Amino acid sequence: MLDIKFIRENKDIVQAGAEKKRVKIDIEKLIILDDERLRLLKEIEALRAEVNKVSNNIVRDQNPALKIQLIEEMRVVKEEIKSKEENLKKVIEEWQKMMLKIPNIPSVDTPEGNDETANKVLRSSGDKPQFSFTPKEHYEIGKALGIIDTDTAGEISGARYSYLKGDLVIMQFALIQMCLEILTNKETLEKIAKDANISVNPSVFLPVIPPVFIRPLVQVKMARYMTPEDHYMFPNDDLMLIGSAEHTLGSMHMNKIFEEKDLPIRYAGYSTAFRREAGAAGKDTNGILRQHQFDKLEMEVFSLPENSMQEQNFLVAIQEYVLQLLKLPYQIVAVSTGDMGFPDNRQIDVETWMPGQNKYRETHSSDSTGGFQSRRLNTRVRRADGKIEPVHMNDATVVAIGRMLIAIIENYQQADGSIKIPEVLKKYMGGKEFIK
RNA sequence: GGAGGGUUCGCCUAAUGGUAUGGCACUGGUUUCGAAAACCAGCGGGAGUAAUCCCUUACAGGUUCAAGUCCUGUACCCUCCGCCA
Repeated sequence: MLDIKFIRENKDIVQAGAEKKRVKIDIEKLIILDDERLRLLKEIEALRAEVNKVSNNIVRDQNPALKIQLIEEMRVVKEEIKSKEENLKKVIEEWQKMMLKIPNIPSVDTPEGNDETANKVLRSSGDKPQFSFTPKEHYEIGKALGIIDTDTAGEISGARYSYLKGDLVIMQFALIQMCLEILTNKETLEKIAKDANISVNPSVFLPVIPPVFIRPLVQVKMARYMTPEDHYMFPNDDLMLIGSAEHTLGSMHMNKIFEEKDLPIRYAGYSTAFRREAGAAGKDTNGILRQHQFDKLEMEVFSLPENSMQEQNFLVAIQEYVLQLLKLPYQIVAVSTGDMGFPDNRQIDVETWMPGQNKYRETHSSDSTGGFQSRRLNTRVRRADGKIEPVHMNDATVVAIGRMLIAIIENYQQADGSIKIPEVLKKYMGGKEFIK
């Protein structure tokens, strides 16, 4: 949510931002509604002030006749307040609906466009592996090795589910273990920031295993409930499944105020993510690229507003560091206005090379949401001078399990159908060289 | 699932239905070579240049001129029983 004051004072910017994101909004209507809201609020507050004052006098006043008269008068005022409050309630409901539909404004460096075709590659890194044979796709390799079974999962749970088995499971935990070590090591984080020429406070990430269920009301505040058909709902319990650890990490400090000196606060959340993939019918139906359920290590950072851009750069630098350790070729992509998330002002994706598909595929994302989510969540920071303002929030992938495993399987595949284990993961996998 | 108890500032805590108390912690200041201690001030949120006003006792309603307090509902926490990885 944007600040209503900001909207009133910058309607052209807000309107232009929404247009870039291909979202239709009616700012004039919102401002008329807001005038009405402020008018009613002022009237009600004035009446309440009168009631408070007179009530106080009723206690002190000794004249019984006067007391009765004042009580009668206040009874009338009370009715007036009640009716105005009903009006205000309706106005606020309508106002909130409109406010929730206004997207965050894209940053100036976000490429404009309708969809992902307008995304812009910022840089790429790593040499694509050369094969003496035609590289296969991950599901062929995984099936042959008996470590990915989508056939059985199809019978038991349906499409877009899988059984991961054996060394692939060990590799999942190896990846998570390696990344948690990086994220909790101050020296490593300092090095990553320094090498990327980013100046941030390198305070470590706190590992968290968050709930995978969330109240729909909270999800609205995270601005991640724009498309209800994408979520698994449990109406009997008034709960829904999260699509990312971001949803229960970012909301951890709902209705809380940070102290300036305590920021940045960084979390590394490991959880399963659940996605209905309602809009992706027929897309990526093979293997484990697009699953209803996958595990993911996610970063979430709360920072001072002036540092949030650097924080996002830092999160991207961490993503790149991990990929470089794994020796996987990737490219960094600025996501276009039409493709980026509703609450984002800047979205950077990492696409990793998948030799079996012979293309780069999205494996990571990093969302800078500024004060957009925090304003809805009422998560704020008290500055050193005592002023209170919305904190800034960033979230980003560290490892999305399905896709990272695919990248490793396809880039490290061998002529004999085995998979070479990346050097950095060996120590977490009992020193093993190959999955075969 | 059953029974009972609870929720007031970061922590603790007060409030015959009469307009949220005090302590600890914290922040700033005085003092000091520096620190501790002591003393002074601040210390829920919002609007406003300000005076000031409104809101705030888990949440949502209700009764009342007036609700932390009375009534109804909900959430969450704790204890015990049952079940359970």
